[in-house]
Amino acid sequence: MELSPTAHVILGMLAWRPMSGYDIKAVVDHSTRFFWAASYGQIYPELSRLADAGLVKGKAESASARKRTVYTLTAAGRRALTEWLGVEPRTFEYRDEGLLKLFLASAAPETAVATLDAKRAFHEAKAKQLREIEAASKAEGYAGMVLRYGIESSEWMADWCRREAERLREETA
Amino acid sequence: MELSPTAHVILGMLAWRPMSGYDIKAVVDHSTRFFWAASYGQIYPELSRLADAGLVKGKAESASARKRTVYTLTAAGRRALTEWLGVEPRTFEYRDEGLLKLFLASAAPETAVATLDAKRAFHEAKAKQLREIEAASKAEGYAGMVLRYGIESSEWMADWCRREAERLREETA
DNA sequence: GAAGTCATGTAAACGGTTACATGATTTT
DNA sequence: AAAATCATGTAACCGTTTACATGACTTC
Repeated sequence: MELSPTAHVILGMLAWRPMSGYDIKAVVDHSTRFFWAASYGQIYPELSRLADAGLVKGKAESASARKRTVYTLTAAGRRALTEWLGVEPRTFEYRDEGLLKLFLASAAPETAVATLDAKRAFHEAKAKQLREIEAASKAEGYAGMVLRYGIESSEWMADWCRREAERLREETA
Repeated sequence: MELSPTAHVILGMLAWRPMSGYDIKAVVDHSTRFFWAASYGQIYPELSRLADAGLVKGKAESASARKRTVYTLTAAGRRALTEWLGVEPRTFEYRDEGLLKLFLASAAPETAVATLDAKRAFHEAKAKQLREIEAASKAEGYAGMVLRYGIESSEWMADWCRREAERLREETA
């Protein structure tokens, strides 16, 4: 039973507490988003598939509030999750258009500093955003650890851009 | 005339010197690969499209060596490249299964250290590989700058993993 | 009553990887 | 003669994003 990459995010989230697809999307958006995104177009179909496979179980909640389907992890789902956690991570993908432009900047050197500045601004904004999440959520345990990774690595990248932009400015001065 | 993301890599490479699709793939594989990959399945069709659009020009070389098609950047191609370099970079994508497993590790805490160790090993191997490329290619100008970014960021990530793994080991000791 | 947000889903398109297919040339 | 590498390409598949569609409930 091969699980898709995003299936594991869902299983992992449901291990914390039962959630609807909408909930999962919201949690993803202010937590794993910066290193593992997921859209509705994936979450909802994936939830159905996981339910068919017996790894999660959906329960319609129409009582008082809006009608929504809350999913719970089954025993088999928990087993699949812990099994996956025990396997060495392999996918590491990284696409950075800023680095690409910088790499090719010799074709238009006057653009290099602006590219560095834009990349720095991006990482600074990301760090700020993650710091806000940290402050709002107390950020404990493994989730907090990963959040700090996001903050610190963003700051490192922003610093790198600052240093290199300065170096370029000095060189051309 | 909307260019696909990878089209720019091709234009950028051809700005250095005329190359065949095979050449481009080889150059990508030991340069942009760590932040912008490209496969044959993209490069060859993209070259045809760029040739149709008049941004590159292919010339069959069957003289002495193997028959191959060498592409050159046209004036329009160079214009498209510099124009693109002047636009702020926007795509920044990052998928890190190691971080994801760490983030969800509370469901199986005994796996956390192994995940950190695996992620560290990955970044160390990447740093080593990039350092070899640096040594082999003298790494000048913007390409060298980006290469050093790869080395230094990989080392930062490896260090982070080392620190956190140690912290976890101490905590459980 | 309007705006916002909760909530679920689908269809089309996109970008990309993998595997396959082929064959010539060069090196061992 | 075999193995490696040069060289080009296509087809199938995969995961994902975006846009669209719908509607109910809640807050202002």
